[in-house]
Amino acid sequence: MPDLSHGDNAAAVNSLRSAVMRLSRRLKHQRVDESLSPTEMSVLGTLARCGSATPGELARKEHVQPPSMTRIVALLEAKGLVRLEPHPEDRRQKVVTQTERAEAMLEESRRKRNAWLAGLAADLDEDEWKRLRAAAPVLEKLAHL
Amino acid sequence: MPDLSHGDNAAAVNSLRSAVMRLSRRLKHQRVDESLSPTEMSVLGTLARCGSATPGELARKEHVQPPSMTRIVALLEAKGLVRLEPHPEDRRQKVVTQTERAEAMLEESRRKRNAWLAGLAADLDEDEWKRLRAAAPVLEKLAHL
DNA sequence: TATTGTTATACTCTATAACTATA
DNA sequence: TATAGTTATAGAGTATAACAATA
Repeated sequence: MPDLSHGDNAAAVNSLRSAVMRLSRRLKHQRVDESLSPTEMSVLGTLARCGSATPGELARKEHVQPPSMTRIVALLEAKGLVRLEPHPEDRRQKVVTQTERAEAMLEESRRKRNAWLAGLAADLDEDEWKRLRAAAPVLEKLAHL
Repeated sequence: MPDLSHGDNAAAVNSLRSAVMRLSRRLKHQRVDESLSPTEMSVLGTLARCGSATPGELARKEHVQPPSMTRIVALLEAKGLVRLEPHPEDRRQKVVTQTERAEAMLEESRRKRNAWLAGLAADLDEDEWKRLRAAAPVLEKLAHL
């Protein structure tokens, strides 16, 4: 009887919630770049995928309030990682774009991440990796559902 | 060639990191109990599983520094959700136990979680749930590795 | 009048450093 | 001398409320 048991899903959500909260605390410390907060990194990742976006769009994607995104974008601009330009059609809005420096930084951080990954790999077997790879897209979907 | 490609794992970790950070922000808002922070909830969950623990043990399990756990335990005690007793063998340590009120609260919160779960269920198909259930224990392992 | 983004301010959570008590 | 927990303090990140400019 491989049916969809609500109880099993509730247990999974319970376990997921706890794991996500704990992992997020660890990830906060294991920063690939010391000068960038997790949300700043996440914004750069979004820009790398989507090309460019307005502060409002970024706030919605990162699940952060507009004033918080204002601050984050300002910090990234001060570090020379994004550029702010006027919106071509709506003068209230702005367009945020990543700089060449941000691309170089993302490449560098990818190398550091791989080092952390190597450490983790020692403690996970192939079956566990398989489960993680399978679940990753679902977690991403949940994150911006 | 379904072999263990390091590159695939790196991509999965990348995606996981982003999803975990975003999900943790959403979970922060979707609190089952308005008066309890995510870490407070997590501590109660740990106590429900392990019975009782010292503040130091809880700090290690939650990946939080001892002074932070002192504060969290004090808040839980003020809300009548845990009891603090002297350690029977070592007078430096204390023993934290959950109260009957905490058990009732966890039961109540379970009902609220199910409501949130019902909302999510509408957007995930059975294959996606299967992947989440399979990955949940791995994420828990990562969380306290 | 509604919407985008900003400024000013306050709150929550966690960390570090220094201290007390016990081992 | 080392360890468990606490107190005091500071910092990071985010939120809310009020405001400006534009639609």
